[in-house]
Amino acid sequence: VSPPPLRFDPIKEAARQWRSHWGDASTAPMAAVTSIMRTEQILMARLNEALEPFDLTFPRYEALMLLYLSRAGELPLGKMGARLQVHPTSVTNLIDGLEQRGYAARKAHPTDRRATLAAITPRGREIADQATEALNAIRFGTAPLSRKDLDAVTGTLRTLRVEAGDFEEK
Amino acid sequence: VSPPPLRFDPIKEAARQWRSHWGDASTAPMAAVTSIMRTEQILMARLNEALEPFDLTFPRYEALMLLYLSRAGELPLGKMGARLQVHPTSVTNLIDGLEQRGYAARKAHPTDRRATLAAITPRGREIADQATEALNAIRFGTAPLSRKDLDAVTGTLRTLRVEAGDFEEK
DNA sequence: GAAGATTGATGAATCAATCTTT
DNA sequence: AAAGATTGATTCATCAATCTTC
Repeated sequence: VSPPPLRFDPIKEAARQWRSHWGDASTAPMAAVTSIMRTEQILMARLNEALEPFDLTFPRYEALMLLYLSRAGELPLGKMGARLQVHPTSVTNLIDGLEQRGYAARKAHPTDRRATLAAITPRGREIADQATEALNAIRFGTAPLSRKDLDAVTGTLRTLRVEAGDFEEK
Repeated sequence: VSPPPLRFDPIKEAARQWRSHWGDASTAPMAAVTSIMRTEQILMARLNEALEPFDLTFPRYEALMLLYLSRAGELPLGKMGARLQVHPTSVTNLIDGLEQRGYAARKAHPTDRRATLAAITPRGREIADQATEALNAIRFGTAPLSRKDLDAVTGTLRTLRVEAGDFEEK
């Protein structure tokens, strides 16, 4: 299913060629971006594999955990979109997926009849517990990185997220 | 189009809750994975925006550059899949996209009649030059990260890619 | 039989347009 | 008019099955 491994690091090789064509300045950015893209693929594949027994994808898992960790076990769809940083349509699709599996259910918003709430079900809570256990067991697919490595990456990328307007720096 | 910014870092907030539920061990992995996923989204959006004038998406740009940098300006589709780490079907789609835009063309393989070559066109070479200039100008969307930051991220993620079997360490 | 590539179908994500409620 | 959510259409990526050639 997956292609055979190469005998060299394709990103390192690309960096070498890049430098000879366009100089030093843009080589590090190119290599970093390519690394992040590829790492995202690897992590997503590992996570989705670990979540398969629970009939979840990672995006659906994220939505489920947002409900799980919310105070009342329920949130307005719009709020979920803001927290997950996805478009309204995607929230609709995510909740559809969770609802079909019996992990969440839509409810009417008590005061605003335009809005819809998504609420986690008891079954959803069980699944969330088990799925989280599974992901924690594999450290979210981050092997072989150390905690120090991970904290450094998180910190570095945080400054990029701030710059991108992901959230307002306190 | 994009949701309004939050007043706090959603990943930091998730990490806080995570720690109180599942302890320290899995908090750093969770936060790092979420950071990488979100950063990938941000970068992809920045790159696609910069590439829009050239009618390219980032995946198509990557495929085009692979041809651009190849010795003869042409490669077998299978080899492209191995280098880009994507499935054969995706290579077909990518080359379809480049071919429709006149940036590449399919050619018969000289010796193996099963195989197909993709060759960059003169027009494709012009576009590749211009698009690369555009991406270099914005440092591949990596603002505000320093070269030191970028090299550190690339190096750290490289060990993960090796572990994942992306390539064989020499 | 296996490799290389394509086709058709499925699942996920975004965009534009629509509908209801505020 | 604006906010919240949904629908339908488009794009993209992957999977299974197919076809040709080695």
